[in-house]
Amino acid sequence: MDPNAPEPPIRRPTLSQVAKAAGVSEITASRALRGGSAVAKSTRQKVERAAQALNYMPNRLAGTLAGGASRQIAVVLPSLSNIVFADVLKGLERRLEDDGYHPILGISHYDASREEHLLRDLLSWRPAGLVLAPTSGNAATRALLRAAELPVVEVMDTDPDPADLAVGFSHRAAGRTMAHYLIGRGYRRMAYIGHDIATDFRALARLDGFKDALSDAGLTLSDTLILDGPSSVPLGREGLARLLSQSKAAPDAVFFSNDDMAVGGVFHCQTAGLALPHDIALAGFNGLSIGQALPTPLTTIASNREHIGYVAADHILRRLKGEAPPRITQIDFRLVPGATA
Amino acid sequence: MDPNAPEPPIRRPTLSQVAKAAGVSEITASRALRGGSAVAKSTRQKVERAAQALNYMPNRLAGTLAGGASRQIAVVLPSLSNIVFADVLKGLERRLEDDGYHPILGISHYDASREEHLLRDLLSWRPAGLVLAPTSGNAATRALLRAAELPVVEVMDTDPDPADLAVGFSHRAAGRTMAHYLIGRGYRRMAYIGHDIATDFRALARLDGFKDALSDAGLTLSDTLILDGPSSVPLGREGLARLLSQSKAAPDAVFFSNDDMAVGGVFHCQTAGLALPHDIALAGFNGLSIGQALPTPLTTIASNREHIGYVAADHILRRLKGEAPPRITQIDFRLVPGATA
DNA sequence: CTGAAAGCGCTAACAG
DNA sequence: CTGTTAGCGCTTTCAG
Repeated sequence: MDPNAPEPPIRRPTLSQVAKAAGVSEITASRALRGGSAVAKSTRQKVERAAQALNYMPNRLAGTLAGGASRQIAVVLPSLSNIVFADVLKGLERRLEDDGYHPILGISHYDASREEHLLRDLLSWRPAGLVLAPTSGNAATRALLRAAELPVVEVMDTDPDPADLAVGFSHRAAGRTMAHYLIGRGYRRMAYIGHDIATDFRALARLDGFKDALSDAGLTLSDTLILDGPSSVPLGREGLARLLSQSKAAPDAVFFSNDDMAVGGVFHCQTAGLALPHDIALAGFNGLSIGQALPTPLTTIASNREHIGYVAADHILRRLKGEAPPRITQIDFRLVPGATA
Repeated sequence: MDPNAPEPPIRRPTLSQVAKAAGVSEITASRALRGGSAVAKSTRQKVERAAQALNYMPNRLAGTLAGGASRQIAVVLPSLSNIVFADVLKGLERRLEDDGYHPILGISHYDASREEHLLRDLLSWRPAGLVLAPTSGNAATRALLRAAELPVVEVMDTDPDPADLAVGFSHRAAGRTMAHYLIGRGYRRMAYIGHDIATDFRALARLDGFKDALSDAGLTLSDTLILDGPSSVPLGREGLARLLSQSKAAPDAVFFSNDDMAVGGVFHCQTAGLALPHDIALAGFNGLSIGQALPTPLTTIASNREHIGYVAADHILRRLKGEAPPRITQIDFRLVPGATA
């Protein structure tokens, strides 16, 4: 036997074999196994026993093709590098699993063309719904979504007009909220440190909101440092070090693009012997548990990411039952005052 | 129009319509669109134009059912709560995407019966392969895997005998490695702080290896603290605080179940004014970037999680091409000496 | 409560 | 290079 020879196609037991073994027609076996339909108790038992004996496993490709609704939900996220989208996915999966649905996953890496390609690819599996955290407002993508004729939930951001449904919050408002908080605490010379923001338009929206609110208060950003690459703790640490070494007049507060970055900032202060928030104030975004466990808990904005995923999945499922979930669902964010600002 | 009315089944353009529009037979359209087969250039162009005009999107359910191999890979992971399995998933997705494959995801939540149920559910989609980070050595599960007749890669741990393929490393050896390192550094009174370990048998294996190596050196664990719930930074912080307050003779070194926990320990020391590693030494496991960005970089063992996912996917893909990847693939871990031990 | 017929949309196998 | 035929495994009618 050549172990490398292409294996003959695997023939698993089919419904028709189960039916034969149980002495009923195929369709009766189908009904018995799916439950719901009116089937005599004794018939059902016969079929179930036969299925068990043959080790029958339904083929959902066939079932879905024949007219059943798919129980797959396409999910497209921009990244899995920080915990944020993993949290969303976790919430999604938790809700989907309850109803026997499963996510088919694609990661766009914040690349619009890859996103579009993924969408086409995933849609060709004829999923029952689609959840995505858009990476762009791409016209081609929007056209695809509109044409897809299936429930679509855009998650995380509720500012852009959704093709169908949206679940999340306004990142712009979140940025404004942090600005108001810092202004209220008396800070006046504020700086921003962010990661590669060209691709992460939600981070950009937070920055815009932040600047807007400063501007309303007659203030401007004293300094803006955008670093290459995805957000991370080391990057935030490096960012603050650089900002402080290169700016003539040090800021009294720094808003980071997210908590990962801000925690790095806290570490820099610990190393440099800067007292928080006396010497400098730091604030992040996301409300990660790591920030709250710091000796000086991080001032941040908590976003309810897992809940966003859960609600997004729930909306899809409700739509599939013929209900009409709200077009835009706000999942509140919450300012968490810590000891760093 | 009642918006809640169950919508009529959506009829998308089919291959047969494309074929008609292009004036060729269905199978020719199929070949033209899939590429590869010998089709006249002019024919291919006609078909492609027709497909574009009709906005045709192939139906892979039908394609797979009719004999094509599925391009879906079932993936079952125990958790998405920390970055570890998200990293594995990221590596998987990255490799799969290159070949147009997609993961269908299930999360077992470290529950053996849920894992088994997920496996059945996912397998009913007739995926081309399966990747799982097992949550148990469950006999029922193993039987399922063996019977499934598809490439199966068990990831993360290479100690248990895999049903088919395994990609990862020995957690037992990792535990031993850390013990040797700490012993070599002169520590003698060592304690362990872990999260809910009943469910996380890989963490348990690390602990076993750690104890074995201590025992070889004539030492025993001075203290073991197992906390309820999943691992997290706050839990590790609480754990070290409790351990130090309740033990008569403080340990000189503490091995944590993972980096999340250990970083919490570092934070406790910062708060309590304990100098690392002079007053107490701390060590973690995983090599998360957060630990390396600490003012006192965490001593830990780096595991190459994304690479494990990548290689696992690659093995599946190779198997599908008729190649025979090695049954067990070791992805090396690496001790990372930090400033905490 | 059960069954027969038809077909979901596509591709393999064989023929030309 | 192109087409015909058959069928993947299941479920939806429509009949009894």
